[in-house]
Amino acid sequence: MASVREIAKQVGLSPTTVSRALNNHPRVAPGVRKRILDAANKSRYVAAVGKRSTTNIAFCYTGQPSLGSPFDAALMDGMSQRMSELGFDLVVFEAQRARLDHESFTQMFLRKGIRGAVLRTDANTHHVCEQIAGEGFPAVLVGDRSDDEAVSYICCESRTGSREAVAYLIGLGHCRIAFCTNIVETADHADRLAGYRDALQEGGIEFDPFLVLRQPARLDGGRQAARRLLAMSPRPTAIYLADPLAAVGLLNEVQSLGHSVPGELSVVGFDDGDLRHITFPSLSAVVQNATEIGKEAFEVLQLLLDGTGPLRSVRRVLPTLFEVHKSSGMPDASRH
Amino acid sequence: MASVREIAKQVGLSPTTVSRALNNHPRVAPGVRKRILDAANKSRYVAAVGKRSTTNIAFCYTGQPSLGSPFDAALMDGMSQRMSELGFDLVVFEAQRARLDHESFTQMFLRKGIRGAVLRTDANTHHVCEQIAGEGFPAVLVGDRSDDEAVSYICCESRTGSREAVAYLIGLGHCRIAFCTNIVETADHADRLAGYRDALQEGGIEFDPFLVLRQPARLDGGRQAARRLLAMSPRPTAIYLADPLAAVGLLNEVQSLGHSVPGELSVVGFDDGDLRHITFPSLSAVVQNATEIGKEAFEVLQLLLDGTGPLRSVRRVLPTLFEVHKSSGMPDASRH
DNA sequence: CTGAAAGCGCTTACAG
DNA sequence: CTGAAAGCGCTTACAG
Repeated sequence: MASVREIAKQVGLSPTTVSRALNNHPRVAPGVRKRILDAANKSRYVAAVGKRSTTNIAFCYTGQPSLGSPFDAALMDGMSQRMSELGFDLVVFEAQRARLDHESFTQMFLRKGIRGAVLRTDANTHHVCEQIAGEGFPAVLVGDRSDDEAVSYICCESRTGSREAVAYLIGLGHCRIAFCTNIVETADHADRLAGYRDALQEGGIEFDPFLVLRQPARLDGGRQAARRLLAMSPRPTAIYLADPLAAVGLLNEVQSLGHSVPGELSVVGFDDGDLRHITFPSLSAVVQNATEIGKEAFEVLQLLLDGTGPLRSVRRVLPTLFEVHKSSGMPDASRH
Repeated sequence: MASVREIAKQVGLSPTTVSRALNNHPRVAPGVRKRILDAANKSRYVAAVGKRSTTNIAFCYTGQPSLGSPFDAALMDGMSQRMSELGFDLVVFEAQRARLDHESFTQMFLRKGIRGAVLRTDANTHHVCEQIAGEGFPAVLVGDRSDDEAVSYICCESRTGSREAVAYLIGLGHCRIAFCTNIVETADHADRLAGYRDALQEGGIEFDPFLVLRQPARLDGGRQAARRLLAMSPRPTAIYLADPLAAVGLLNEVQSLGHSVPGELSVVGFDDGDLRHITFPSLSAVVQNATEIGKEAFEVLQLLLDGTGPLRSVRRVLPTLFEVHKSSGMPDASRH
């Protein structure tokens, strides 16, 4: 690889002048600058050592990446908007795979020129977040919470939004309202169940554990939920699903089986992207704004990086918004 | 910013030992290493100078980023699968924003420790791809083509898939088949129009320019197309839309206006993600596998990086697949 | 396992 | 505008 010294030799000048030309120093004769830059490009010059770019922010998976998901895409989109204005680049990788054997997470990040990390985690690798935070590296968890005091996080508060959604169904006259949640227990889904129960209690409706369905958070989980729901007797007139894909799966399966939505069944889902506008009918949903979470995540990192700011962890809780669309309405009195 | 020297002073050791601890040198006492790393974290140490990591692959926008789109998400997903196995990290940024005044694109990439780049472009910034390729930097364009001989690319051949889709509609008995494309002309959409025309010709149906709708490649573009289509007389019995979001917008709007799909109108769309499984009814579509494009892109980069081969460009064309789902069927004879 | 000293590539006052 | 020399932060044989 060509060095400043070699280029200097090529153009018959001193390394001093070459360095100045490469660094856009004002006091270099225009013609000389051009000759130097041409030589540098021709010999594929790259600073072998020098100011390292320390303007990387990591988007870092503690476990299996879910890079293709709408939620992650929206997160990165939100992060990158502010980042590129400030000259930061986004680096995506897996924390555990990228770390060398005897290295701390901090060493790994520094080796990669990373100043701060946005963390995505799953149930099995939560300890990685705690370890990174424990090392004191600036990092913020998104899309999940942590009980560890050292861990900064940004999450959505979905209990209130869930309560609103179910209260709305009750207000429309629904009395038998089912709830569908993931088979794997997560903090988020527990919140949504709590919101569901809050609304039932406020509406004077007794909680019925038989109306709680547990299905994988996937399209086919929702399809199965649809079949289970339609087989119930008496059949619920509405359902709230805590997972976006399950909601879509149920919505489509119910209609495929010849039942009308919202005529026979009102469906309220959860959305962390744009799914509610894609479905037919458009999906009434509790909405978590992933782009906003991404923006906040970068802002929190800036606080943590400031140095002036607290070495204490930062926690932000964003609201979820309940949006009424076309998949919900009054129960059809004639049928029940 | 803390330096190696300062950290050395803090922990009462030499810069030598601090450097070794930070660089994972084996001969540092474990306790000493921990003390040094703690101090480094506390004082937000970042190596100001040093060997840079050169295992980055760029996902690089030549113009406005479209980071939140399903297509881009799937591309990155595909790329990252093989990359993480081989220890490469994915860096996302905007080429023109990140480049400094005096530097070539090559210099910019090298400054960031980037070995190769996957390029995403748009109509206005195509010249950036040509410039990067012209500099000889290993790069591959995805989701688009280039006439420039130096530019490597991977794209999908959607003419054949489009012909198949329209031939399928003709086979079902449709004679009046509309086509909807983007208002902005792109090579991809031109291919799909060509495929549409191929099928018409083979089916002995005369091409009617009045059946070609141009709408923005968005949900509301599709909704407008729906209204225009429904107002036509005689009304087409089927439509092929070259854009995913426009297809969804049309599908939903047609149904919202009280018309049945596929009863009154067969809808065939284009999909580069999972939209066809989200819609109701599920969308018959010509499918471009973005994850596969991402995987191929990284493989091509590996070829270009091998160094053995000359800087000849590499071009790969992947097939699109036509999938029949529930949004298409025979025309309803009773209505026409 | 640790450090003083030399060395790396690059940059920067200082001198002309 | 240019260069010889000193300096920067970091790393690395060499010595103990």
